[in-house]
Amino acid sequence: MSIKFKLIKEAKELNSNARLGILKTEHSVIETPVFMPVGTQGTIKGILPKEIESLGFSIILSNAYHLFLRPGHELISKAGGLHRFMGWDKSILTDSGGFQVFSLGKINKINDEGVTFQSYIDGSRHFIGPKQAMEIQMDLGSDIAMVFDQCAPYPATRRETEIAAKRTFQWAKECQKHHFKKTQSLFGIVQGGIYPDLRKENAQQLIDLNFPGYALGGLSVGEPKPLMYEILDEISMILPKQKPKYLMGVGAPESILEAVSRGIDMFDCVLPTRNGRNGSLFTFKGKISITNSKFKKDLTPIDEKCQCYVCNNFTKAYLRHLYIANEMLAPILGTIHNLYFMNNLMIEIRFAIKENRFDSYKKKFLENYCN
RNA sequence: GGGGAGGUACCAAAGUGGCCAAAUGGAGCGGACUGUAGAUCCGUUGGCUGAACGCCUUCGAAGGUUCGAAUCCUUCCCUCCCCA
Repeated sequence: MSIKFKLIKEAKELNSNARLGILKTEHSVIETPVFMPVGTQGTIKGILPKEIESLGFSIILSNAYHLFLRPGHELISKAGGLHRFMGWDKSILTDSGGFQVFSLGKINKINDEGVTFQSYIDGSRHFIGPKQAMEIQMDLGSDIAMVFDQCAPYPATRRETEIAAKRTFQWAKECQKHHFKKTQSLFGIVQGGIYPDLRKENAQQLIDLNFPGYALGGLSVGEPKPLMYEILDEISMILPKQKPKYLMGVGAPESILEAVSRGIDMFDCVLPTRNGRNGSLFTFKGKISITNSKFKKDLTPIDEKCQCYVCNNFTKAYLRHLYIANEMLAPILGTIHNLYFMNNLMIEIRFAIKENRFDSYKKKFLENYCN
């Protein structure tokens, strides 16, 4: 089956366009708003698939670009698809590689057919265009595939941004043409940088192509946060109400709250996992750097209110010791805690929307988190 | 007792007349991280000052040579290795 999205509830509050939904795929039922942990190379670094599941996640993100370069999508196809290859039987969303092609390594040539680039691994030359991006993702067998898009950097001139948006639209059409896997749904990606009119035009064109879901790309790439929120204000509401809206690459708890408030349903970000590995741990009072010397003798958990395995069993002093000593358990535990925090945040968000108190929840959270 | 090597910043270790407040590691301290080239990266670590500039005190100790010494000389203290 392709995905099914059902809008359950729209907030009936002032200052909030938050919404609740149910997203069904071949592999799982997902309540939205949802946060998807990132497992670029077919693994969420440092944590077992069964652990991801027990933390409450039923969809993760992986990446066509990386898996194409290594180990190759043909192999994964032979292995029975990415789900089986990586031992994860819930949902997977794959990014097309558009973002990676433009943000990594060396680009040799871009034209309307696609991009010739050099592998960051060995410098070898490769070509990916909309057709290839579809082939790769169909081989991977993800539940949701993304169109191959061109992500303009920040800052970028209006002209550059416009070219990228136009090409993204052209490629979106090509992707549709080459996508024919019934069990996989293909989402469109809206580009247009920080230019509202370009965004709107691009969004409208993509809406006409009737994708089952829409992503906002090219945000959170370095622009000031208020600017990102402005764009969300402008674009989120013109996207079809009955379809999931996905803000790619976001992330930070405060950004998620602001985006949910603007009607976004799906998020993915490396932040909780990467920060977890690097000793930056989320708490409801903000991030802490667990390696700070002030935690050396702190025999309390990371977050008194947290019910995660890490907080139930270990002290800050112990965790700090593991990080300082470079023990491999350190990034593992940091990842578990941060992912638990994110999932818990999403649960609280959904509950607050359900009870028509999302806006006050958001304010209270931000008050604690940002001070 | 004989022969040899050596003492440099928190640790290890370069430097052997001026470009040295002193390379480089490690350790410490701080920061960053947003569709993952990341168990990574950046900054900082003698004192004073607000990262500059500057000034002050440093290369085992004390004296000396020199315009100038971590670097040369003298004496002393200490450590290590080999042979008896």
